[in-house]
Amino acid sequence: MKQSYYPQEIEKKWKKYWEDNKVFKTENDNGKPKYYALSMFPYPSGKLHMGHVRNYTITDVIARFKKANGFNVLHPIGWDSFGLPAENAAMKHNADPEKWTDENIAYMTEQLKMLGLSYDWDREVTTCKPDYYKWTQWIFLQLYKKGLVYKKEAAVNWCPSCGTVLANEQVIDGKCWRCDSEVEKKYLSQWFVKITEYADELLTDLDLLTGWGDNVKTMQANWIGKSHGAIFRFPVVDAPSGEKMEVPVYTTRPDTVYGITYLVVAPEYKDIEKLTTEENKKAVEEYRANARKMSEIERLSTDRTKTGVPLGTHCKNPFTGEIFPLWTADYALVEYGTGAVMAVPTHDTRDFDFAKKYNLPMKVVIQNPDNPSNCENEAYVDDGILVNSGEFNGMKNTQAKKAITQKAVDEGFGEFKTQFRLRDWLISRQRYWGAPIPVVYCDKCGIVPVPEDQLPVLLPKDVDFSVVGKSPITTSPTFKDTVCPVCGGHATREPDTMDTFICSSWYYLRYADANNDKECFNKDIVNKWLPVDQYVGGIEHAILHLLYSRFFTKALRDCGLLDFDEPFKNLLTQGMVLKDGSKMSKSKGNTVDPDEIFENYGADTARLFILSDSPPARDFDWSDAGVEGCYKFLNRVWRLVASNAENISHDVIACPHSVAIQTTDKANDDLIRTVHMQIKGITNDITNEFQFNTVISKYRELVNSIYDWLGKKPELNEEDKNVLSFAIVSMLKLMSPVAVYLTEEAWHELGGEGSIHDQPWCKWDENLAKSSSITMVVQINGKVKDKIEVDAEISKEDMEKQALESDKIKELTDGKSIIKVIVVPGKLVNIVVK
RNA sequence: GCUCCAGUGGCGGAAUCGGUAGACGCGUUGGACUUAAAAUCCAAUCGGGGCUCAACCUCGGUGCCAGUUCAAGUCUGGCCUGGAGCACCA
Repeated sequence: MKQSYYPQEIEKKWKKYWEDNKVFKTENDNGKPKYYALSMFPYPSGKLHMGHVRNYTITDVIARFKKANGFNVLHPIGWDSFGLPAENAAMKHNADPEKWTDENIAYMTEQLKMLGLSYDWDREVTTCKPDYYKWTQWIFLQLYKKGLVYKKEAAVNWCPSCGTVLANEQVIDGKCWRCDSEVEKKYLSQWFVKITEYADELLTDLDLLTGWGDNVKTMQANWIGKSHGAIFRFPVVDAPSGEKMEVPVYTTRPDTVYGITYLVVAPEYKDIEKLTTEENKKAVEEYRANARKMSEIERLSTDRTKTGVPLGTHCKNPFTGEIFPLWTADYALVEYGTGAVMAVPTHDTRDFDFAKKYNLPMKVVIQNPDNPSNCENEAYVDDGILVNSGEFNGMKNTQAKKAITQKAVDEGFGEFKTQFRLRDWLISRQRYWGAPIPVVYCDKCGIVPVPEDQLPVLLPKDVDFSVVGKSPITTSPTFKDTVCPVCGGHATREPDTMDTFICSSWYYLRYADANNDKECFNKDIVNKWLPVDQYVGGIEHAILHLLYSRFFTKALRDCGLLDFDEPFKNLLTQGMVLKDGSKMSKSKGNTVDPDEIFENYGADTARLFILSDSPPARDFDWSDAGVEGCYKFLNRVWRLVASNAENISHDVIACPHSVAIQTTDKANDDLIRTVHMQIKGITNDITNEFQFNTVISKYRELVNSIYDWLGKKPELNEEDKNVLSFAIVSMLKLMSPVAVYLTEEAWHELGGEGSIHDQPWCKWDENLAKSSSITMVVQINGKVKDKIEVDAEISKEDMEKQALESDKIKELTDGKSIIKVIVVPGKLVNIVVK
């Protein structure tokens, strides 16, 4: 065996061997229980970055660990390959986005293989290939049939830089999630997916996801935003047209209804013109025009300084008979509730600010009995007792919510209402590089879905990518015109493509049955593999991808395509990879290229380091010194194996845990115990929360223990050789999920049969996984005063006895009275004295 | 403003049930080997105080203030700081 460690040589050899022999191919059924380990699939941007390396290494170690522990493991990979960067690259060079994408996939595939990831490449899925997007389109049609897809004219978010609309989830602080441009509002007819129909289930089923972090679950819960309240309808008393009108409002504070002093409708409110008097028309029109011109950003930045104008008309409060004015103000949002708000300045901070500014009246209706407030300086928004509220006076406001709404129900001007903040998912994109929406517009029949046997609707190739301001798809001379599948007359194709998040909402299902050309996936196979046992990916997908995928699973379940409710049983959101304290990015110039690490130190070093310094969920700070340290450690491991290769017993290699090793000296006994302890510790650390950083600490401890042992053994007898073999072979297996190449090479050099990655995981003996003696701590009044080395099996009584007999303790307790002695078996004795 | 997460040496972090705070590593310092360097190996490394130095002894210490307990990094209450998400959602 070579005495020096040459990772580059070893790694290229095994990479080719694993690839040629399809070592990581997964059968759908091999009699073992299933385990599905999944990383969020990458966008083929060109090269892997360290975030990918971290993500895929974590999942890979989990997959290998589960495989060694007797599971049939599904560990696939694919490409989220539709999307704008490919199209932008194409437009820049007037080239084909497909070519750009294919080249990137080819390069990144080599990088993934170099990293030693145990994927079943036969299940590779590429969302931009017709054999995949055919089924994306098919699923679209199933949702259409179910009434979960519809087209409507709506105010939508438009990114001028990307030249397309965006879903609400893709607008971050009023800016485009991808390019950071300010998003504009546009009125367009677009396709929507009715995710709101599942709002309640998406919320309540979060409780089923015990394997998800609370942070992600709260983010989703907040996004869905369920609230309970009431709708009240206020009759308009002086509509200019003279017609009978009413304004409905949604409120979560029906208990404050006696305190209404005005009412606000959004500038975009549909009946606003009919509610405006001739005198106020000009001012209202101006205000509305101004609101329309303002971008989302400006509307947000007007935070706290509220503006508005009166409409001139009035409503009647059916509870009190009071008449109050109608206003329009942009703090009322047209998309939420009814687009109108009942204003109670005394008990709502926004209404309070507005009323102060425009000198509108206020009326206190909720009082804190212990600390009454007249709400002159601020709104009182907490719970209290109703006052000035007619028959409800004296009632607790929490009860009054129900009682007051009930009165509105009984008298016919209101009802109970549950409201969600979640909006329907806008999926049309005015771009080329996506799955075409499989719909045609017939001159006679209107909207007609493409029949399933005509799928896929292929992306046209005869397009001009140099166009600006419109989708390249519209430049195709052959794509647009077609025949109506119903009447055979002239029809035009839908030019929009689907949001790529549609493609990524079902890829994890396709992996189960990736090569099926008859259906999107076989129901039985999907039911067998899913749900995903462990999903690993970035926290940035906490809302977008994870919410959409949960919705898709539920919708496809209701289409009869599968039989489970949630796609991802356990979710690990890994932290970011930082360098010098900030996120790695090209603009900051603090990126580290994985290729360079592979070239200089090898993939095993990269894998070891990326797992070593932080627990997976926390951010990870990349340091060159840390890489160096990991490389040195692997060298140390290699030297340990290489310099002792001739002392390794073949019987032990063949069956390390069945050879009973007799120990006749303490050093040997201690090393055996250490190995058992480390097997137990490492196994538990991986099982509990995937604490790979402590796993790696334990690798180091184990290696240090073996070196220490060797230091005590200038010459090795037969027993020593068996003990050493057991320690080294166990160490290699324990390290094999992380240092995949080094351990495989060492295993072969030592004469092991087959692949170390097919060897079962190490077992430990509970009796051997503890040391023969323990350090008993003796405290006085909770402070450590002495440590005594005692036998591990010592009884409680003996512990107390030995503690009290210690010279040091005797001295310290001399002249004091012992009140109590607490004995924690196997740990410590605490003596309470006065 | 609301919600969630976090706060431990010079640094990354460890501490399973409340039971020895600082595992393991990085860095630093000293030493061995070497003509020299690299590599490697060994040792020290939370702070204050005591002792001429050292071994050693002693006190303090996990963001801050209280509390519960024989015992608190860990539990409870209140704050402070940082990060993330949502944000005029009625």
